[in-house]
Amino acid sequence: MESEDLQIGPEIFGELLQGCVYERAIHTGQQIHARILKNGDFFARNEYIDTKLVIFYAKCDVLDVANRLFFRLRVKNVFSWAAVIGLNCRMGFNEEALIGLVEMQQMGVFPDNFVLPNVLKACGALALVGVGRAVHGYTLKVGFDGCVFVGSSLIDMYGKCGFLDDARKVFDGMIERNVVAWNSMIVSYVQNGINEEAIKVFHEMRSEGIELTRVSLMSFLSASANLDALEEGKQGHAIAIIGGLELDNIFGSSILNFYSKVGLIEDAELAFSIIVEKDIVTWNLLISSYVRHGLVEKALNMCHLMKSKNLRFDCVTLASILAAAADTSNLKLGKEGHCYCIRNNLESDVAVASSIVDMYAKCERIDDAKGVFNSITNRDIVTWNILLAAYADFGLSGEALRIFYQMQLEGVSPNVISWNSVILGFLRNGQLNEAKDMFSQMQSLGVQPNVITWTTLIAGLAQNGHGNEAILVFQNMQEAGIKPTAASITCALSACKDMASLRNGRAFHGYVTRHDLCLLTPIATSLVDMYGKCGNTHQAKRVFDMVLSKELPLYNAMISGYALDGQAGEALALYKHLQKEGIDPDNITFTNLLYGCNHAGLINEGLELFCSMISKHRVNPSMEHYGCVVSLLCRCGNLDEALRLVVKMPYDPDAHIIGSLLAACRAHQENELADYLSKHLLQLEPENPGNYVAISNAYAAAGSWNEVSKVRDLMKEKGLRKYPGCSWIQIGEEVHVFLAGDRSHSNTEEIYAILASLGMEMRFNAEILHS
DNA sequence: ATAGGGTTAG
Repeated sequence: MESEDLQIGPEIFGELLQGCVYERAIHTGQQIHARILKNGDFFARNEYIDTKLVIFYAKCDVLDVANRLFFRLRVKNVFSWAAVIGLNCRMGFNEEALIGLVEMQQMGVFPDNFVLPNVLKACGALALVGVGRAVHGYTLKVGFDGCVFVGSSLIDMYGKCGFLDDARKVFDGMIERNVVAWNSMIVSYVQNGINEEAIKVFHEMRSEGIELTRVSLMSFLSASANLDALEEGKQGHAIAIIGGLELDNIFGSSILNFYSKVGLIEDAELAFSIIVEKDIVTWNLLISSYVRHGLVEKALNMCHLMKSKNLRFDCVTLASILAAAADTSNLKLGKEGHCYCIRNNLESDVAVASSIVDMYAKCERIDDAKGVFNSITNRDIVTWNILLAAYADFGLSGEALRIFYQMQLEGVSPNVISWNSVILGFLRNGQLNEAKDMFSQMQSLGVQPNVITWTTLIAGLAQNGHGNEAILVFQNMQEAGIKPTAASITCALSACKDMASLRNGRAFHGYVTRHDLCLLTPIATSLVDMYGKCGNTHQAKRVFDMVLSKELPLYNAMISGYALDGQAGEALALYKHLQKEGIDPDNITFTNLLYGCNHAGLINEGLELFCSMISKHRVNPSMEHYGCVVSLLCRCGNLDEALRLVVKMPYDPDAHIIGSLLAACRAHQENELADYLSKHLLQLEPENPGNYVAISNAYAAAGSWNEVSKVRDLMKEKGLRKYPGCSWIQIGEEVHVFLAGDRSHSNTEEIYAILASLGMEMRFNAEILHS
């Protein structure tokens, strides 16, 4: 363009602009635009050039100029309409894109196969399947259905709207399919959680010899990650390497995401390290992965590293940090995160604000949580559910219910998670009927209980002493076609354990074996626990031996089983073995061991254990630990030492300890002290039947059966007939009650002896064997 | 036309 005299026709300028469109050369295009204006009306009012200018500015994403030029166009053809609709679509102005479609038709311009993909994209984004269907009908009528671009867009639109069958029908009906069509089908499945089908289509695509793109692999990796499909995903990674696909930050992140979701943290770290151009998403992925796997330290180190590289945290980073604070109940960290959000205006994001509420709730600052919640203006269902869950978790069922109604008044209808929390709140507060009522209400309102609803109910019933009902609910869940999780089975086994119901426990063991779930550590631990509490240490040991990598809870369960069964020697042997394996015992281990020693009368071992627990293992003794030792001392006749320990310990003695002392006093004819202790016990908890049992125990230990009867009459008078946590025996017409599972008392052998002398068997009341 | 990250319930 050296000379203005040179005769250049409008077509040349058009061609030049087209070149700028291809290159997205905004500055060159603007210079050409200037030259056109300079050349006067002959050029500037040329329809062809005007249209090209609109297309140019539209393709370069200059919205205002493109719109202004388009508005001024005298003749709007299909090309300029396509450009403007496409631009609106790219900018996310989906409504405008659809309005454009309607206007162009009103002006007599009909959409072609360049406009339709954009229109369909807008339908998908707005989930307007009705409009999408109409467009689909139009494509069939006009005969665009052979176009791969239109076909792919239809698949995508149906996929985004959740109509997978329609998407599949379009896919199957396509005469010609390119990579994008295949990819759209796979992506649709992944986005709708139908990961298995996505993987199937991916394999089909490969066997048809279609050359994969990064998009194919990214969606495949996503499906593999969602399914925890380790081998599939690794294979995808290998295909990417062999195919030499460029590993940009987006593709790299999807590999990183896969490894982190399947729990291969080291591989995720490796993927992170080889991504050259790390962006905020890359960092966030690794950080959230650390948080998900409880590696809070590593997550925070990453944040510091980000800071040192002058990268700013965004909403997602903060959500991870706040989740880390919530998980570890780290209020200091949580407050730091909260402050960062305020300083950087991140609390306007719902997800971040919700994380702040959750963080305060998990740090037991429910009032702060409520305060932040109140300040959130754009609450969504998740925000409401977080607050609801917080109240439910604390057993504040009334508050939870208030929130549940309030959210509905504000137009947010509760989902399964909301209902689950309300039910949990009631169960935590012991309101079983209210919980069950909610459970049926949700169903009549059309909200289907999921596996968590069922498990919550099972756990709640079991924990409130309704084991049989818990087991019935487990059966109902199966009848409803809900597959139990490890947690559901653990809860059911715990119900069997609490009822000492070997019959039910065995049935669940069968279930677990049939479904190949024996090797899951939490389930194996529950089985050992159940067999142990049911007195079948033989079976417990068989399950225990089957577990390959044994962890502390499993040892604790087995030790507890031996201890309860009076096999203190076995329990102590296991304790030695555990230490040889390099596992540190915890306070539960010692509770069980001390109880075992107490139960078996191993006085020296018990006292030695207590000393080594404090001095060597630095375990702060609990009331239960003291209880066992007091009982041991009482048993070996050292009442004075027992009393000294009780005075010295940093707790107010509980009913168990007083019971031990009481029995020892009666046995030593220290009746004055015994009477004092009895009185004290009843003052402590006048309505607790366990205390009457302890008093009666003490008389029984001293052989004063008349007094035992008197205490029983007193109980009857007070209406205290149910006494959880104790066992009874029947001798002729007399029923004598004893504490069972009482760690400070072990009169089982004495009872056996009495019964044997009477030629009778012992009968345990299964329901109350264990408290 | 297709692609990557964060918040809720056991």
